Amino acid sequence: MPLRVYNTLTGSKEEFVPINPGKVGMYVCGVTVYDHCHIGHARANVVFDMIYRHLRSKGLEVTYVRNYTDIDDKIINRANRDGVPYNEISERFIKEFDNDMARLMLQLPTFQPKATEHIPEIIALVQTLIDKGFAYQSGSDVFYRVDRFEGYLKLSKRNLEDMQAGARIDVDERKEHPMDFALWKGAKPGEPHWESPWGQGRPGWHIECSAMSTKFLGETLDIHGGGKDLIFPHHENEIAQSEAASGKPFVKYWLHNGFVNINSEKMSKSLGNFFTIKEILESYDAEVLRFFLLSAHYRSPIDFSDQNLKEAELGLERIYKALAGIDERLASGANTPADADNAEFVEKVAGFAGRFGDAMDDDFNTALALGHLFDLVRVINRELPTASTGLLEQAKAEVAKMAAVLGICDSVPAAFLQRMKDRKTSDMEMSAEEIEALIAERAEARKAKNFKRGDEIRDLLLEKNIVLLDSAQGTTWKVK
RNA sequence: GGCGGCAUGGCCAAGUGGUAAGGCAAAGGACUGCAAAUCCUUCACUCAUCGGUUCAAAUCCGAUUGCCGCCUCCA
Repeated sequence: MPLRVYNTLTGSKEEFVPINPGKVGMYVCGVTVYDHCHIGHARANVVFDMIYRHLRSKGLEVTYVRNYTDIDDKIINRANRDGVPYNEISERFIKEFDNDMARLMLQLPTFQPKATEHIPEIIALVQTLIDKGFAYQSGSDVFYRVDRFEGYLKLSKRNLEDMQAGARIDVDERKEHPMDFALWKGAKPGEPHWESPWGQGRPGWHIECSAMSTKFLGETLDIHGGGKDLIFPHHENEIAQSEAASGKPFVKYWLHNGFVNINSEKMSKSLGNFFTIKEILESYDAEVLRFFLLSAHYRSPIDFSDQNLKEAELGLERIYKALAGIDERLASGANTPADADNAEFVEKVAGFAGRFGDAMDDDFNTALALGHLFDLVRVINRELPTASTGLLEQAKAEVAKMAAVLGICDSVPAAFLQRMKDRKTSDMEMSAEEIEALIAERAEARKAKNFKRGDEIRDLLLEKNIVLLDSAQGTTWKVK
């Protein structure tokens, strides 16, 4: 099945055909490094990591570029507030970003360029736009002449008149048109700056992506991605800059991920209702967060809540329990002949990769793909006691291969389950020693057939949210 | 005001013309001394509402209602 993707530019799902067969150039807008990353950044980056993985799993050679915007008004403001050089802020938050992404198990992009390391390319691009009449100098600033570019607003599907009608844009005397945007900003005294034909200054917000994407991927990219909120003005302006300069289409497929909502409201810095990745990871395992973010289609809004995270945790545990079950069964050495294997199980295992791949090929439908995975998990659990080890090994391998496309289930199952237990144990009212003592007492009571005392202990622990698990090997416990 | 998106069972969530995936929760059963886990069964004659197109619509078209987003920095 061919891959189909929803293209924001055309507003429809299209078959994905790379410009150069077998190769994909993908550019994703990274972050402006002036603060900790929030869960919205987590979603965008996990989504495009999943897309990156899926493209590669299809045998495509992907060049993935994700930039750092490391010079910007917000960085300068923060530096002024903290009384430190601007690059101390940017370098610090680049490290923080890298760390957050590593915890979320993201694969590294092929290139992670920084705006400040591409000033010559940016200046050259601005000069080209001036030379071609798409930009003009005004004082020490350079602006893009939006009404000169025919395709302006084709991505966000608006028109200039409507934009101005409802605009809350301050009239800027230096601009020819209120919608013109800055390509280069003259430096005020004390601000970081670079030499340019227009005096000392720094790049505007959008120009670095045009310059860096062209440098690493050429004038036309296969995929350009980012959050929906970047459609306007950021991506619109990138199109204006790049296409005016090159005279060629900038991007073949525009992909945008939906927002993370808090209580059905958009989470954003300006609203102040945001959670940083680090905050979330204090309460939830990184893999659970990743699983949660992939449990909805990437273009839909996803509602972040304690309940939804808990459900994601239960879901991921369910998958891991099945995998742990296979491990235990294989370790036990027991086997049955393969010809006795349940036909449905055989089919579920054999057809899994195909179903999973089809779901992913349909505009990266991770929710459907996970549905297929749960389908398989149920049959694994059912057939676990009697299936042949060969089939179980095959099931395990298939799950591992597909889960890797989502970037989940990378842990040893037993280790993951232990990790979840430890996390829950850490905020328990009772110590493990106390629990063990009670379990020992209960074992004595049960040996003496004193089930009344045994049940008392079970209930006592249950009140503390501790559930006892009896098995032939003895009694273990878990946090409810 | 302009533009765009969404409305599926108690909750989360797939499904874009062929007769409603999956997860969580819940109920019953198997298993267990009792539990837990797991398995089996049940759980939307119906997809915001009203019209229309079609042999056939959650899926297409129109209208209505509600929610959300963008138009200003934002993943």
